[in-house]
Amino acid sequence: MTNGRTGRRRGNPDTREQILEAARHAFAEEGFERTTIRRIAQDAEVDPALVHHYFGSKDQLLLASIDSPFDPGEVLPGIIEGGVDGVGERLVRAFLGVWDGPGGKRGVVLLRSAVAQPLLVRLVREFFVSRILKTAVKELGLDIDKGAFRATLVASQLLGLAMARYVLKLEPLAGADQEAVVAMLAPTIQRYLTEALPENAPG
Amino acid sequence: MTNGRTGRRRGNPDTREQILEAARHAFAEEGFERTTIRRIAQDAEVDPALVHHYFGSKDQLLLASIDSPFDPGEVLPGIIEGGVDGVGERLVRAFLGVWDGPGGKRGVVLLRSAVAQPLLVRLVREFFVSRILKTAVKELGLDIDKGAFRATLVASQLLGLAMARYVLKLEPLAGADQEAVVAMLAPTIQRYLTEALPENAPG
DNA sequence: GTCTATACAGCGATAGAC
DNA sequence: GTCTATCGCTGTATAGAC
Repeated sequence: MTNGRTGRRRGNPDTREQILEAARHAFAEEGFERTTIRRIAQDAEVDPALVHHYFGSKDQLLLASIDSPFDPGEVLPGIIEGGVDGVGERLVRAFLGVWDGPGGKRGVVLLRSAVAQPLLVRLVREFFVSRILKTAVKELGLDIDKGAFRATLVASQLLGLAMARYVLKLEPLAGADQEAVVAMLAPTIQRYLTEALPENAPG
Repeated sequence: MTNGRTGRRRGNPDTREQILEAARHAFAEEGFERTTIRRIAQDAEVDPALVHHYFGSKDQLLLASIDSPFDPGEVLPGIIEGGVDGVGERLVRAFLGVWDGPGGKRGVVLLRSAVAQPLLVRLVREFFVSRILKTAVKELGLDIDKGAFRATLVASQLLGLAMARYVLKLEPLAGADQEAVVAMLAPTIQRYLTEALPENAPG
């Protein structure tokens, strides 16, 4: 390999990353469908055809923009250790930390796009349910049968929080102090994970 | 006025309604942006230009498709009467009743489209917060200052429920018995409306 | 009023010249 | 690697037939 980190010639070494950043911003701001490749190229100061050259299609550009909003393996252990007591609070706080952080923009892109593009529903499902919540339910030693129902209940509240606070930006929730949100939502999550379920619960 | 209810000549009396129904179905299934007017026209078995003749533009067709998922004046009194006690349960049950009913499809269209089209954010906000929850908060005699924060908390859980159950169709929540969902969510809503708020709560 | 035919600018995508 | 030219399709608009 003759290339490496020796870029930044006039051939533009990080054109790819420039395009990705412009795409992320546009997708988060305007949504996937109404964002045009020509607009992304203009913001990234490159030729529109370059976008296709690097990413192949608009859909693949979307996937590249999302990648993974954050690494579950990095956040999960801190939530799980300490056991069931207070897991609701730790989960909500970690969730808010990720979305309020730099990875949050990717999350907004993912959420907005998933709603418009059924392909990504599976991705969201994997992300919220399989990779995070089911692992947590298992590690916390909750009953495994009804774990999936509990997980989707938790997902519904966290999904709604993300929608209301970061996508729709409903005030005053959107501007509320992190800890105020934690105080109100933590008991909810805790209940969904540990409270006795009704007899007609699925699973 | 010479016109009236005397339609239904061979000129196709319900062409308009046929288009609306095809549009609702397509919007709910594929999302707003990737649904084409030509496709709607084909499903409704009419000429594409007719869609513009009746509705003016694709955006106006969307608004017509949504109209109002349901009439708050019809549902609200039953939720509010009886006072604070059990209002969470009545609210969740009414919410599920609407979405599981025939009006649910319009709700899915509204939600999916709102995420892609910032114009509709205001509509969703009006619908969830102003027209329903603020009225309810006022009628129930809760403190008015923090009412908006409580309302958005309730909205986040109901929004998330709609997303998880009707848009993303996360199992087993999507297929769960109505009453099982009510049993788990009602205490949450009740808490958001009546529980003491932390000091750093906005409003 | 109800409907058909047609034109137009802008989109994602592709082929191929440099 | 980078850019020009171009294709088929989209939403939109208008003129005019019945």
